[in-house]
Amino acid sequence: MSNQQEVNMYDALRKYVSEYSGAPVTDEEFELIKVAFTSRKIRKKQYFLQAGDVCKYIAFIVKGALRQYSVDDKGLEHIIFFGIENWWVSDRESFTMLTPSRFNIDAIEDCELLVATSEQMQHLVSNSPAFRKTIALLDQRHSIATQKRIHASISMTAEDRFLDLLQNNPTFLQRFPQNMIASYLGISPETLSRIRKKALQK
Amino acid sequence: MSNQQEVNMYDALRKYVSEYSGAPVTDEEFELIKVAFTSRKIRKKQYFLQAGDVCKYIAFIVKGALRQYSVDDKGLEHIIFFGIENWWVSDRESFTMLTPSRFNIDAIEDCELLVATSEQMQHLVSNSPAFRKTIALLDQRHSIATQKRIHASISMTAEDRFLDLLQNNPTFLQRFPQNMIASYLGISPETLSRIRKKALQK
DNA sequence: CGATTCTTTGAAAACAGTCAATCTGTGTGG
DNA sequence: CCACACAGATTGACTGTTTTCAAAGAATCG
Repeated sequence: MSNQQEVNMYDALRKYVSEYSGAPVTDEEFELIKVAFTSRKIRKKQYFLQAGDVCKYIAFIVKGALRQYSVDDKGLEHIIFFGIENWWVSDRESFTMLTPSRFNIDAIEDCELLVATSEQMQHLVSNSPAFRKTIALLDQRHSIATQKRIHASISMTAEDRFLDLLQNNPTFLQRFPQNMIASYLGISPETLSRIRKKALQK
Repeated sequence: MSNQQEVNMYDALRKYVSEYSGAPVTDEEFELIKVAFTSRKIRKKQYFLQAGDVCKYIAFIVKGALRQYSVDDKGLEHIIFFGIENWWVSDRESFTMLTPSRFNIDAIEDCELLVATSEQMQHLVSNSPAFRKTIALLDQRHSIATQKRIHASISMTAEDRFLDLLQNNPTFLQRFPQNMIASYLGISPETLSRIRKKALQK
């Protein structure tokens, strides 16, 4: 039943905000959240954002998996982000500055999302302490994670980066095809195949 | 005269906050800023942060240049960040979570810094609208910049990354020795030397 | 089942890293 | 002020890794 499903979707976000903010979400705050976010389902292979468009929405991933990537002159895809349950996805630059994005975001699996605009997010941040805390923590974790990724990309070999992923995001390896993992690591699919073979026989 | 110099240092930060926040800094706000930040000079080669220590301070760079880097098992340095005038430097993870840092930060030139602790920053953000706006914008830019760097590292060749740096941060090439630029780009100094030769004769 | 997409493998070519030697410029102490 | 030392940059020869191209083998989906 569609109505019942949507209730569950919002509950997922409520749970997430309570856990992240460390404080339970009051009923008033939950109302604000429900007003701000729209539920939206997208099918596998469907775009959430296409390069050239402005990224008008940010999405909280209730269920499913997406990727953010660019396409270069030669038609090669470069994946800069994987998102799964309880992660947020948007092109931050485009979303906050309302400029056209250079990235695509599409669904790797059928997805259930809760989406909001930049204004709605700002309104929520202003009016819900729990949500504000959540976003602050999120920003912080995001910034730490990207720093780690930069560090990995300049200081580690491809093999070590793969092992790192295996260690820290083993679910990625199950949910995303290997050619996408390769793109995410910045290497060719063939190289990843060989690295995997070598690394896993230890 | 030491007193006069310090006045100028704070003026640099005041100017920065006015420009960044888009609103002039009131005298009250400026007082808060002056109370929160301590002026500190460090000499070339001196550490601002050593790996293993907690990064207790964030610094606004009034003058000079610094780098943030890790040292791996083989003793190789990997530079993840260069800071010059009007930039901020700290190890964000260590600074906000008060955990020991894996990074070093040291001065490449003699530096004039304005430093503050995490509590002082939070206090300022809470009590000065202009400062709050500045930090929000800063976070945003920082996050966009790191995303660009990740994208560059997985999608561009070493040569293109060098040309990108030449285009977007030409001052880096003048102020930091080439072996450090190489470390920042994630390549060996010899490779950078050859790339440079090839790229600049066009 | 057939078709498409993904993965693996092989061989050759391109690329970046390492090591060692030389060259250049800077700054310091005699 | 010179000479020397030192750090950084360049070059060459070699090694090792990654990419590319092509083809064959799995796996998945309609």
